[in-house]
Amino acid sequence: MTSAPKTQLTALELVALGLVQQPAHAYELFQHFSPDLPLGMIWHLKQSHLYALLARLEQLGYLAATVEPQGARPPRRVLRLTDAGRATLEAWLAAPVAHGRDMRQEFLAKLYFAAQRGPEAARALVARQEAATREWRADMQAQLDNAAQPYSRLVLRYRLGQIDAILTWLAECAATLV
Amino acid sequence: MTSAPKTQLTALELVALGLVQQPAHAYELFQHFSPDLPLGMIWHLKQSHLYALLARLEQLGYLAATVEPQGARPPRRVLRLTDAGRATLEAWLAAPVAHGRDMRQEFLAKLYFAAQRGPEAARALVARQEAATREWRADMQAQLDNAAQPYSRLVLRYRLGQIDAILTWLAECAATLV
DNA sequence: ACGGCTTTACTCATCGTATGAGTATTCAGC
DNA sequence: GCTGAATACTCATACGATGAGTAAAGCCGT
Repeated sequence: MTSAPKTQLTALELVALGLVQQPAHAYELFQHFSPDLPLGMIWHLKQSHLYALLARLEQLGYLAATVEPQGARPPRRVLRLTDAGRATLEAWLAAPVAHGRDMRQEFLAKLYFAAQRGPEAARALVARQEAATREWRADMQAQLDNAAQPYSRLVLRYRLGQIDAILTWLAECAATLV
Repeated sequence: MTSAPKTQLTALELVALGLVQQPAHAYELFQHFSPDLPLGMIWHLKQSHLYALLARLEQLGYLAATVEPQGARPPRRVLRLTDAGRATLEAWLAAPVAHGRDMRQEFLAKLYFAAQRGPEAARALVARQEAATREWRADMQAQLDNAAQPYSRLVLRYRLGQIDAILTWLAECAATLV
């Protein structure tokens, strides 16, 4: 009995889809994660990790490969988005992240791709994220108002502080992306 | 050829060691991760996850088990810290976390155990973390001063904002733990 | 008092991701 | 002409996490 195919991709898998918007081979994609490049600031991964991840995306039908022989050098497997891949990518890019903990990698990556498409796309993403984050804030504040134990209050205050810092930063972003 | 035993425990494994300061069986430890209890606010795990993790710690020599039969009910495997386990735990509890991303779970857990030992222990941990965090801040500021690309600056500004929120919160903590 | 549900307590096979290590060729520099 | 880096990909394995299962005991209603 074959197991059900997984439905939800990890953030890193979605980032990979984002990179394949321009068809490319795995080795080329890997360069994007060099520490001095934007995505390399955010994510560190090993070569074999990326290859495995791309193979998975291919097998799931989000990517398709065509082998391009090139004279002597080892042939390249050029990857490109399938329709399913593109649809999944667009849905991901349009949505804000769901948790504060997803800001530091996932949101920054979304913003990277959005910014590539121009300032309007980036501003739209920032605005949507701002709305979502304000909801977290209200939720968190409510929880804090109901929390009695000192330790719980400490934890909730920590989270509230992080959320407020996110809101400040998002406002700054919106202002920067004129 | 037996592979080298792993040296660095994960944060969750260290949290488990913290819980076993009072000898206890796995099922009992699992209750601590109920969503309404302090550690449950911070970490969510499945029962089988905890059992697997404890077995690992036992096999690595950080925990030792003694089976306690109890009349009819299934016998309990009561776990307690070995000397190695206690030493590792103490070292962990004494040290601040190394990255901002480790605050939300690992540091909050350390603080939980430190607070159990009394306000002085908690204050000491907070003070050490404050010192470490101020170093991150200086580092980050320096990177920001050297960063030219707008996207890099955005990323660094995000991190700086989070770090500042941490510092504010730590100061608040210090004030609360009178 | 008895049928069913929850709690206690632990086991185990399996999955899926991540990692290290390896392969083989080409190119650039000295 | 040699060495070392870069190009390009493969593969077995390790390890953490998960679902599902076991099995007896306690509790609750009727």
